[in-house]
Amino acid sequence: MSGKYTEYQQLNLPSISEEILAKWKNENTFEKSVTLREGFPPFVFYEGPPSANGMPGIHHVISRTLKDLVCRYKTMQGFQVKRKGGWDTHGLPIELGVEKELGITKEDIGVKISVEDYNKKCREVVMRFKDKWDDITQKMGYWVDLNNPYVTFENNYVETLWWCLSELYKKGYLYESVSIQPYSPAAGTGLSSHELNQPGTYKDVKDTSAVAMFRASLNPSKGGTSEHPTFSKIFSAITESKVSPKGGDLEGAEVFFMAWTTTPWTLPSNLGLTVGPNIDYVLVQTFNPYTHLPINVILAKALVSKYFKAEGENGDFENYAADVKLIPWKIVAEFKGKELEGMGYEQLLPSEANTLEKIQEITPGAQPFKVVLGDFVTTEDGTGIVHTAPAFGADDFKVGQKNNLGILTLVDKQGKFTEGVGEFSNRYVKNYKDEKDYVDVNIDIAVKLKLENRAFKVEKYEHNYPHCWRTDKPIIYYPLDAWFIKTTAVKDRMVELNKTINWKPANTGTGRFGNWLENMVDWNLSRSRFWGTPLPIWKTEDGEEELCIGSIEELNNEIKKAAEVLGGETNKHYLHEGILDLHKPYVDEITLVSPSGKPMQRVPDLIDVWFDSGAMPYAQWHFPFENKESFKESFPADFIAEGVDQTRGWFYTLHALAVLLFDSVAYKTVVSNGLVLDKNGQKMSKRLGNVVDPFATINSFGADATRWYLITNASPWDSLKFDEEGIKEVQRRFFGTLYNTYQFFALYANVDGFAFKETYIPVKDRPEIDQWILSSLNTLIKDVQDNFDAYEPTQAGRAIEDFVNAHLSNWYVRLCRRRFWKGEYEHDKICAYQTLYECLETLCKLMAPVAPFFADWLFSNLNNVSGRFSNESVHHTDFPKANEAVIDIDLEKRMQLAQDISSLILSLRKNNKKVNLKVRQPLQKVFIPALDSTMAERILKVADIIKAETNIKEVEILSADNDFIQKKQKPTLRRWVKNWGVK
RNA sequence: AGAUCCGUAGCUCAGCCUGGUUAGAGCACUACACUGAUAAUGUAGGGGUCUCCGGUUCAAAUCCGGACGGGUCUACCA
Repeated sequence: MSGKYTEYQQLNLPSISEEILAKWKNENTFEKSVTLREGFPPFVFYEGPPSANGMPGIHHVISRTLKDLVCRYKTMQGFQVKRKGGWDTHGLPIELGVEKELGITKEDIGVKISVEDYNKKCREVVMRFKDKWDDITQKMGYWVDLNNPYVTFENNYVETLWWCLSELYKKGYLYESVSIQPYSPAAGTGLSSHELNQPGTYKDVKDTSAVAMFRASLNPSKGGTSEHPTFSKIFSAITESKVSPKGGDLEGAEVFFMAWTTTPWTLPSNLGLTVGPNIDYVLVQTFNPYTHLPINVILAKALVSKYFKAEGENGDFENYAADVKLIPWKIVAEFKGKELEGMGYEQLLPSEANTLEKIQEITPGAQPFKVVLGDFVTTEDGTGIVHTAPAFGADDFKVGQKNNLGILTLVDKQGKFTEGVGEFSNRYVKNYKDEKDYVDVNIDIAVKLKLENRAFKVEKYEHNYPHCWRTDKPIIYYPLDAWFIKTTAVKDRMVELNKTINWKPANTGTGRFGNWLENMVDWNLSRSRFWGTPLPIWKTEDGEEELCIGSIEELNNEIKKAAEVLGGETNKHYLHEGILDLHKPYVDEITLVSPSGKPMQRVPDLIDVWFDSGAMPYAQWHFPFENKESFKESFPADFIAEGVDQTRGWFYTLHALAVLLFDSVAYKTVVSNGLVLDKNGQKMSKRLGNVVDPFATINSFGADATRWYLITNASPWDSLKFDEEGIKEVQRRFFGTLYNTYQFFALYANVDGFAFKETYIPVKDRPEIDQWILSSLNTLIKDVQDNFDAYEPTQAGRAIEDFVNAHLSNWYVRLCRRRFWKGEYEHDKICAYQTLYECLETLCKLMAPVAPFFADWLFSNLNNVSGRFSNESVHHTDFPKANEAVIDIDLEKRMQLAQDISSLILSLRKNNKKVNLKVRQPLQKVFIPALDSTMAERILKVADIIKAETNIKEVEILSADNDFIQKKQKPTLRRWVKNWGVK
């Protein structure tokens, strides 16, 4: 305890941060804040693991500020808040980084570099920016235990993941199936629905779209059916048509189904055309705009106007020529979609690879190239006839199976055409490799169709198309074998339990998350990559028998068993020491034995990294192999917080696994914070160069001002327009004012030797203004506590700001200055010191969760002299509790009245029409009209303050019925109506 | 295309749920005061068609409907 309060030259927030940071380090302030609460009720917080593979950004600072302030607040409220940090270490981002660095592609792995070396490299790279993360964590004042973090690639962690998977397997929730899935040729892996739902995956792109013409056919050898009632209807319609175009009649002219596609590369794999059963279709006679040949086309009636100009209807067929702009057309027949069912058509782009024989080789008995019915067809886009390639669309696949169309996959997993697709073979369907001279194969397909009289319209079409969240390349839908978790089995329970979760803001839970749950599909776990958690399932070659491993012990037993049963070289490297690393390639070298004695190999898949983080409540404790107690105490979490982009990421996987495994929520409260935009409301992106560097920001403004700004400027869930000017304002307006208030206090307290050694003077014995500020202070405590409890830190922060500026500095200190410098060191002066001291001391605690450095600094400055607390840090103290006895609402109202009246008088002095009565000029008397006696009383009680503030000698109250003021009411009609209405 | 949030002063935001003084605050701007918080502090002023159009009501920034603009999200759009 020193005798004097430290006085400073000027406020320097960054240096305060440094000073306090050093103190925390020396005194283990964080660790103590946890251990000091040993035996207190726990408040459970889960840290969402960041990936140290990328640099931290300002958006990390906001979500971590949010997490930190809640944890600090709860600690001060008497909870023990353990915060185990963690690192997300698996997954695509890391693999892609390594590929880029090594200059290889996915195909090279296992060829140019062994899987072993590749994974070794991944393991190295994973913690690349750990230093930067540790640095920002410290500098921003984020308290989290990074000494014992969970790391998702460690064996213990993976073992728990295996345990989770085997539990799911036992419950029948883990299954394998072929389905059409989003697939990223660029990344070489399928994607789960929540990966596809990452922000920014859907982008507006311009693609070559084509309306292709499929020629209706009677020739069964080309795939058509020979008999169909609608054919005769069509032909008689054509015959009856009176139209007789140049060069002969249209009878015998070709009849086409028009179908639109934005992905021409799927056309060679076409196996059907789907129409809506109840949609009206028409047969139109016209000319092909490219070849100018007479044609008959079928399309949905509702979409005719999209392709034909109204003026051309029943136009001049006889004089049509290539140079005639207006193409004549005529509707000659009409039918329902179901009448078209079963009609055959000629293949659009025949090649070696898609002959009927080839198709039936793949799917025996398949009957492709016919019109089928589907409910999903609409007439909003296209032609009302949907080109159907079962391999490349979920609906297509379904409708293909139902109608036995077969399945053709003429594109390989790298995204290029397979052999046998004529001139298109081996060409990439999209520019996945960033080839400089890439020629869009879709355009070539469209050109070919044009030349062959098989295209009606080719144009660039802008639409929203999903892209891979890591490579930014367009995905395709592709048939894949994959393992799924049957989340749909517990959908209702997930919906039900979600209703018990406290979502901030609420509508994210009911709306965004709730809707997502309602439309849930099974979780696609499979990833065909190398660096990740292997799926612990071994299968016999015939696929008849399989085994799901749930622990290292079980695996080691199976390894030995297989060696005994199968003999020879089986598992010879794994017999002595057992398994040491649960990653590829080691797990793949292990052969297990089935109950019937057949060898089993591991299925090659890895699992979705989101499973890693979703299983974090269990895996961080290596449950159930260790720490059963720790797990029990820390599940479910009381609180988690991340960016709103995690709604379908971490928030979802946590919830899904908790419900699947434990029929429980994983978290009771979740706060999702919004995006951080630049000051113009633009999304931050490296490309635009508007990314804010959190290091630079914190270095120049200090962590406290940055945190305060992030929290008070907008509610966490609103998107924040980040502007440095805002931080400067916080620095000046709030921290500057509070600092000055302290400086003022220190200056005089040092002179008078005030160290809070005198007994606490009862508030009721202090002057009214002291009672007032203390009443306001206690009201503030209530307000702040309520807001923190409701996870509304923005409101809490603004309330503190308001108190400091409007009440403490601008009114209390200003009005009381004389009390500090005049007179003897006795009752009134001590009252003033005690009051101001209490305000400052309480403010330290109230603001400590948000501005931890400044709060601790101010607390130390005060407490080092007074020694009122034995705590080393403000973060070890208890949060203030409001003293209701001190709160006097009437007094607060009175003072508000005094402020308002003073302001009004000052305004009158200045705006007097005749003369500007400066404050310096004393005035004799002011008349203040009061509405009622209560108001009059209140005014009288604060009359002294008003007199002093306005430099007036007397205050006289005028009652409502006085005749001093002559009220001349000449209301305008509008005002009258507005205020009193019309009878 | 749908869902959802948002639109108030030059800027950042309150107010709206629960309709009723002259629609508020801070920053910025202008003028002034203080000179014992002074590289501080205070006071006053200018500045608003509360996005627009309808409706309900005696009365609408506030409630209802629609349009426009912006953000976010969803989607098997072929």
